[in-house]
Amino acid sequence: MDQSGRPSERESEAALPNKSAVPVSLVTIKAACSQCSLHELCISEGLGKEELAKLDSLVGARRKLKRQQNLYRAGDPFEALYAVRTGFFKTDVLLEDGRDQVTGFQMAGEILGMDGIGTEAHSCNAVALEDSEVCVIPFAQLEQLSREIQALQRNFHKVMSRELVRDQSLMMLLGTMRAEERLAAFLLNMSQRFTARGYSPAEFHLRMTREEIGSYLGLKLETVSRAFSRFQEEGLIAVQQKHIRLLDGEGLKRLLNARPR
Amino acid sequence: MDQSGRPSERESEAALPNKSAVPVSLVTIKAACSQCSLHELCISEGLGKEELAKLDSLVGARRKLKRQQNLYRAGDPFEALYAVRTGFFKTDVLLEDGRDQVTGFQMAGEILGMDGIGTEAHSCNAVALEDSEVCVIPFAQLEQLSREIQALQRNFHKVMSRELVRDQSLMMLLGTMRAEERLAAFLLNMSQRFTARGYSPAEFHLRMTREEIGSYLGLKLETVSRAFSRFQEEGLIAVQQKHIRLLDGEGLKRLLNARPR
DNA sequence: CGCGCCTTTGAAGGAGCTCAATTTAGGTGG
DNA sequence: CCACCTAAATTGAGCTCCTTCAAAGGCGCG
Repeated sequence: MDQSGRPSERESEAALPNKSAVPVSLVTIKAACSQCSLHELCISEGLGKEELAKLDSLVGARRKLKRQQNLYRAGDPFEALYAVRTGFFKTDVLLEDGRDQVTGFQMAGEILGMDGIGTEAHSCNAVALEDSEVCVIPFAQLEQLSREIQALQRNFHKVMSRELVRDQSLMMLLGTMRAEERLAAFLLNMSQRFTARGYSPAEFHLRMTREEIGSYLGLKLETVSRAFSRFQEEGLIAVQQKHIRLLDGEGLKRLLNARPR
Repeated sequence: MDQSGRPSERESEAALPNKSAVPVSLVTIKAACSQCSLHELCISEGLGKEELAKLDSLVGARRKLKRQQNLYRAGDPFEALYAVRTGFFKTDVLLEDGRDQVTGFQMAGEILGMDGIGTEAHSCNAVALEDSEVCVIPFAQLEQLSREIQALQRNFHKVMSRELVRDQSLMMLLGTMRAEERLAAFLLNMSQRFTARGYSPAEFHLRMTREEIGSYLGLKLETVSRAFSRFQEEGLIAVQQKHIRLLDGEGLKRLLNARPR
């Protein structure tokens, strides 16, 4: 895995164009927030030098996870938040009867673990979908520091609030959209998030299976697969397994807004 | 409307049993958190006397809303959180194409407005479903005070986190459950929340229409109506318009866990 | 008392699910 | 390096549950 502070790309993706535009040389070794290239995406956004230094002393620890390894499980005592440094995660919730649902996918700069604050125990599972690394942010210390640093407090509140708004969109998706709209929304969202991280807006590698996408979108994997095929037939995208190219982003957007069903 | 600090009940509900168990005499006039009977449900939970006094000075203002009046609208600048004091609210999100979805129902003691923190503007509409009253909590001041009072900071974080967990459950519901399961989950949730507020667990008045329930559950109003009828045929509940009696709570719960579809 | 909104109920249609078979990709070991 | 193996993805056919469209009944409010 590279140490550039960017999310690592797997072998198969080396061939992607536009990827070479990302500087792979900036080596960030043991540095913390003050040195982190994800700075402006993360909870450290907008902090001054001194403040960053304080945050550094808090966030010392890192944790590496192999593909398929759990960062935490539902029921685990809540102690810390985690900032994704490299890699890709999913969170999922398990029902008593065995049904489960993916509730989110997290990439570099995004925060995991906030579900645990309310009850002091995690309510979902967080699993690495590829080899990944997170910054461990002990929560008690974060709260303390955010009592001292107003900007940090504000950032943290914003991160939580944005998560609430994200959830609203997902409810909207699950409650009102049909299959192809859901998938279009999903692809556009992925594209937008990859773009924000310096990757190509139009070409990316999905880390999750069709089943996981389906679970997230409230669809069966076959339905996801069929929708991918349909999009391809219509020239909206090019699909090759997990490798996706968006050929007509506008077309996808039109799919979203056009249907007052 | 009564001034007991409990959510007001409409005329038609005066006849409900168990309701008389709620003391209606405790008159809270202009008092704030320190005097509020919703104390232990709200953001003031667990605070000491002095701390409550500080919170009081912050929460001075109240706002009354008539049925169907907006507390705020999507796009409104974000300035404050609102604690429901009496009444009943819904929040909903509107899509460009006209589709909308109810994202939540809020009752006494619950906090509205957290969606606005991230972007400094509200992302949804909040509408009173009956004549209601809220405590206005200016957010900048709340942040400041929560830098001073650790317990307040913690409470606020817990409230937000619980909202995230609530959203997870709703996603689960929208993503994996069939119509009757969704409605059963909804009824049990309502019952549980009314119970926590001192009302009967088995008998309550729904403030929202079938359409709003359907919107919340990702179903059409006809489907909601049919499910109600089916539950009644099966002896699980007694429905008379918006007035619901749960006759077999266990039966409803069984509906939820039994189906690994 | 009458009007409008909400609710209920029926019948037909369709989107997505289930079940099943086949293909493909990626990893493993001979 | 190729054969093998397993997990993932694709595709088809039939079915189910929910939606759509429609009509009628009931409650509450002015």
